[in-house]
Amino acid sequence: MADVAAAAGVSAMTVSRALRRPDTVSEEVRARVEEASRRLGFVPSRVASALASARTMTVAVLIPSLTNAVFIDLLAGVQETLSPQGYQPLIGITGYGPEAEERVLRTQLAHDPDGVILSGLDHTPGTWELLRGLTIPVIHTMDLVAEGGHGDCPVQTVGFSQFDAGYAVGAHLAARGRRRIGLIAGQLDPRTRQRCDGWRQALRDTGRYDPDLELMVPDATSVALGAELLERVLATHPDTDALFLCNDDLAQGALFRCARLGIPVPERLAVAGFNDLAGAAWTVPPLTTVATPRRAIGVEAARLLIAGMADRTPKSRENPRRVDLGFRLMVRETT
Amino acid sequence: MADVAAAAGVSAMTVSRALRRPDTVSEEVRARVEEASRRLGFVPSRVASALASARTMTVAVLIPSLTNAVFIDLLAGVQETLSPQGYQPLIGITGYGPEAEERVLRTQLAHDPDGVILSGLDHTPGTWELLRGLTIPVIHTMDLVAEGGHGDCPVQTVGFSQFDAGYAVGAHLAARGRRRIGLIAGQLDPRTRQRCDGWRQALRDTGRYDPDLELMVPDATSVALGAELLERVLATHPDTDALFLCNDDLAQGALFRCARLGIPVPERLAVAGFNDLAGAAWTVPPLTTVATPRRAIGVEAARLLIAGMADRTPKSRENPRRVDLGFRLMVRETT
DNA sequence: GATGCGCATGTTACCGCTAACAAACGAGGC
DNA sequence: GCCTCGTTTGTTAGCGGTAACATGCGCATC
Repeated sequence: MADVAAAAGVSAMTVSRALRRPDTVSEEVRARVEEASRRLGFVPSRVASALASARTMTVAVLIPSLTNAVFIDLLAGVQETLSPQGYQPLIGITGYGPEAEERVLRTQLAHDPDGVILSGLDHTPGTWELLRGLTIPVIHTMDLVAEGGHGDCPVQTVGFSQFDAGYAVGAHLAARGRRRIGLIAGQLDPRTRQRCDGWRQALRDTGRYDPDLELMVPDATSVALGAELLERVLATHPDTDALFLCNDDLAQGALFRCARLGIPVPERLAVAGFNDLAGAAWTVPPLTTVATPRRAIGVEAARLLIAGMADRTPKSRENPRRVDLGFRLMVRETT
Repeated sequence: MADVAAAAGVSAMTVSRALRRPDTVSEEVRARVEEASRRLGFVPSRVASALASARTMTVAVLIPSLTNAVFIDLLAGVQETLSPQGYQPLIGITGYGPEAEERVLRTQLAHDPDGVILSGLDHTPGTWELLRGLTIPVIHTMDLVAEGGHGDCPVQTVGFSQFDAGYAVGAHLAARGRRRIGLIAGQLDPRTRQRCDGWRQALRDTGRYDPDLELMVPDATSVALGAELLERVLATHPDTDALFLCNDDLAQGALFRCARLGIPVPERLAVAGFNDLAGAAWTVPPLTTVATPRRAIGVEAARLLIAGMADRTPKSRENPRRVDLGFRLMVRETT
């Protein structure tokens, strides 16, 4: 920067100003600085800038996994919103564990991010304490805080009601006249559980709930797992006439296995998935599922964060917002 | 840090040493410093550390897209390898454009990463010049540099031969006795083109090449596109008896459309995909495809980078390595 | 007991930039 | 013509660590 300053015949401070806030210097100086800067190939060091200004222009983004399309979409939304504003996302992978999340958050905080985006609300007490101590905005995604807020801690959430979405599926299957409606779930994180709770409530409300028809396993969801679990359900409860699978990959696996076993869908068995992942509209028959606004959640979370990071008086933490982006039941041919 | 130093009754420098290289201080001081550090909740600022030591512990990772599973797997491999070593990946999205790549690279370099991982070898002259000027290790992935190296510029690559992989598919379809073998490709980046070149060569070598049976479109690949293009090929060339689709999502779309049109696979039409994406083994019938070592490429690239970043005398740039991780033809039932 | 060496710790001077304040200057008001 | 004010530029003093060198000390050696 000193070299550029010398070349442009100004002070280093003026170079800094000319590049960051061109409107604060005279037109003539701005041009000289830009020319010199370009000619010398000057790239301002963000590290030094961060140290001096106490703004790193980075945002910690913690997600459970890189192999789950749901969180990739979230990340994509965050990335495409932050990037044009000059913010760099720092991704951290928590592997679905609150303890690991706390560890990852601690290492991310060492980078002094200007904001934090988390997945879910299922954090350790240590994480909550850590968050309470922060002076930067924090947004929780993919879930909604209860209307009353989270204990004494003001919390900003962007997401949708997992419970309501699960309820919608249960209600839909019941409305189709199915009586023996089963549930298959994997990856039992709190959000999955809430979906299941919603589904359960819908069946209770329509007088169809039978706990025997629930099959919940902790394993990560996959097409293979869906195929296997379908077979297990039909083996123990051959009278099942509808099935809610808590993620589309499970549902796809189930459909493939049905095709192989010669079970007609939806005539003999109705199938519903969740998330409307790529390809759900293209299975045979096309899969009924719930479209979740994952990318939009990422975009909105990033927007709120940018707003919160802009005004350095973090009053936004005082009036927590609860942004419900909803969901859509996509009724296709499997139900 | 000054507070911790005071609390432990030592100088700031000793605190720094005690936390970074515990073996360089006495056992007693180390314990005192750790206790004080924990008690005060001290988190060393990586920003300041980076400025003082000229090591940011970050790595720029440039990939074309977050919505293509291929690069997510690459990223996952990189992330899981860098993270335990204390390195933080900085992701940059280039959108498949060399110009955008150059822009993104420039902004990433402002963060002073200790290393760079790029996708492919298709860079602008500006990018090559930028890379030549760097004193940090750079690794190109998903492709292999020619044996002779890239011009005068020593280049490290980790990947596999896209050409050979395409050739393997062509040869396989020919070996199955197919005579009218078509090609469907989207997302025409250089790697896709190389696959097509390989396929073409295989057909030439077996006397089957017919340029009319090639359908190449620039659009991003998707299940929907695969379905659409399949129909187009069969409309213009109904005698096609085998098809190579340059990505599994295209192939899945084609399979779905075949199912709907009542075209028996593989009897009437053999279908081969590429990449062995999740679900390829679970289509009906299971899809023949090429398994590519995407995650392994990420892991290996990160390993090489870590090695290169460790010895600060960057001699590793002098003897560029060409790590070929190969591929595997997964013969399933669609051929 | 003087000498030299290695280890543990301290001191100094930055790393490259920016916040905050100071100064210089021209324009407009009285 | 003097004063005030706003605009533009410069000066100073860090931001929070770490490299490099300096110092002090205990111990083996002769």
